[in-house]
Amino acid sequence: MSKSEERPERISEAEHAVMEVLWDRGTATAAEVCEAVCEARDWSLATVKTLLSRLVQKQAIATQPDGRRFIYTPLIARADYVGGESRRLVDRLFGGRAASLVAHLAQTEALSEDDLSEIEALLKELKQ
Amino acid sequence: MSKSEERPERISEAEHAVMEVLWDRGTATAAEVCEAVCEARDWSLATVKTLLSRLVQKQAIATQPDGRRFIYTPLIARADYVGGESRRLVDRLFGGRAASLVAHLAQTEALSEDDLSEIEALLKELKQ
DNA sequence: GAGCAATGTTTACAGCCGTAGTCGATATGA
DNA sequence: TCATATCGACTACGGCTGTAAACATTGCTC
Repeated sequence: MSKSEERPERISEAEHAVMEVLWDRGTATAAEVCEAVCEARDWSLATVKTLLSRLVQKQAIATQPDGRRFIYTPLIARADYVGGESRRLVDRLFGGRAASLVAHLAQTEALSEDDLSEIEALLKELKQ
Repeated sequence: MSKSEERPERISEAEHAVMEVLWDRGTATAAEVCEAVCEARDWSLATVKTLLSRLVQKQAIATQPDGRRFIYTPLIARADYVGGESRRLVDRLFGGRAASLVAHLAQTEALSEDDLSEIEALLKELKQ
């Protein structure tokens, strides 16, 4: 459609952890992100700052000045990211056949009884 | 169980392409691997050789001398790799709930009518 | 107004990854 | 036997990633 087909730069795993925080709260400052993940991942605030700038460079998030600091906001929707990553996996490992992935999960017992019921219900709903 | 809990080193994407060839034919020489993927990925034989040695280092494949060359064999099963990668994705993006992944695929229409039927059949079989 | 606290920017650095060239040894064919 | 092709090992190198320290700026408090 538009001329610049901005293929979104790939988000690394550490960067993704930061994105999760932003998706969770909508917006956050560097300090807030750190508060949310630094302990769990054993990161310093400096690390979070680096990740945030890289995400800005990759145009995955936007900054909005607030006094001397920035408020960061996701530019890509979580659903899009999740969809993209899922698709990558399915393409790479299951020849693009999503059903094969489900089959695999089922066969390796990665799906509990509850999971199975849940999926069943889902299918019923979709099939209406 | 055993004392040395060999956490398998991560296999990169390029390395994975090589693994696929080995999984496909069971064993292969460097030249054979190249024959199978060099054109498609636009690689030189040297690249394949590098990837093979890295895979040996990572203990993902084994070598067996045959004259002056090696025959390479996978040490890890494809199913294990696929399972591990799938689990990683589910853990990272769906909080470990595989059913959420299926729900996502269904909702984003990554699943066709046929896929749905196929999964349905699968579930029926598993539920017996 | 001077120092402290907070904040983004710049720089760093080791390790992994993609990609490949070069080297040394060896088998092979003339 | 001598050149040539082949093969793995070693080396290379730029880019990305994880992790963070140092630095510069600026707002705030006494």
